Amino acid sequence: MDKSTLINIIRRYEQAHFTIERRLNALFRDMMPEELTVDQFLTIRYIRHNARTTSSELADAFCVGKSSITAIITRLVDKGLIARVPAPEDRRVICLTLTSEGERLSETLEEKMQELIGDCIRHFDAEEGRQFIETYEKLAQVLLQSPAGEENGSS
Amino acid sequence: MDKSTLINIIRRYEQAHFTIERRLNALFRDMMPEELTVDQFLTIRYIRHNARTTSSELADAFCVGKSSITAIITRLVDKGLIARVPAPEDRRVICLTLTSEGERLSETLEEKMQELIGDCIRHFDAEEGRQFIETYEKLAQVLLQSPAGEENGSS
DNA sequence: CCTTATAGTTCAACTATAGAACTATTCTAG
DNA sequence: CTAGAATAGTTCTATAGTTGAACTATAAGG
Repeated sequence: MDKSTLINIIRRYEQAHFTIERRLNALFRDMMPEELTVDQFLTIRYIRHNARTTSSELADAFCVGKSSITAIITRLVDKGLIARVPAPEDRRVICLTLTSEGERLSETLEEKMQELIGDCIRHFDAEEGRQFIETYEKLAQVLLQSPAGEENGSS
Repeated sequence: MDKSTLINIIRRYEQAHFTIERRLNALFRDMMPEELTVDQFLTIRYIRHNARTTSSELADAFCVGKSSITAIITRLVDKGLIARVPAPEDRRVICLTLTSEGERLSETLEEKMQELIGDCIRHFDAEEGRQFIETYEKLAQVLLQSPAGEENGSS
């Protein structure tokens, strides 16, 4: 890719990314029930798909410090949506699991969120969708390999 | 697009979107100088490219309430990066402009951010980049037309 | 005029976040 | 085996962003 093409795409990416990020987040916020924030939902969704995860794993996945996760987890435990389960094999570790209510709520909201995203992307034809998602996943891969949020910088 | 293809893409979009959003945000955060947050940078960048904007316009663009914008603006004024300029033609309106320091800082950071995004997307060849950005912009268009954050819901 | 709408601010309450200090474990090297 | 380092998680303080309601000031329109 030559330089001017790259610059053009960067500029357009910034613009589109901003719009999508802000708008989608607003739609998600409106979709949430009274008692749950978007971040809290993303947390229970993560736990639902990654059974017996831990605070440290969540901190890595969400690219935030562990104390942020403690705060979110505490709120979710208070709401009765998740439980802290000490791990028998390593007594420093606390495994996180959904309660049945958390399970039910997460499933319901995941469906609603999928509908919402579906409404956005059903406009594209299958080939366009396939090409788009493949590049988008490549982008995610690039970011997974770059040192985002790693505590041990290379310097 | 048939149903199973759509469902497959939705699932993959959710996953990739989460990764990209979180990782990119962490990279942006690390890039920021001590005295500025990502949201504050996005605000001065918006003002730089939309001269004499207002709180209401920012609230629309960022999909948040006006009181959030007031808070951010106040912090940026305190840091000497932007100025509140009363509009002569309508005395309810306050126009926002960058100070020369805000201008300089925003420009510097925009360049750094473009480099960072460039590092992520230079992996793609020109054709893939072109196709991706076109679909991505279509998605942004869909979201601009949907009622995200609108106060006057259709119901 | 008087009412209604609009632009922006203030305030209280809450969530998310960072970072440092801390406790409790586990690992590791001598 | 034990002392020190590393790891998992929490607590605490401070700050930023957010909402929503109440408020001020101005403008527009009957």
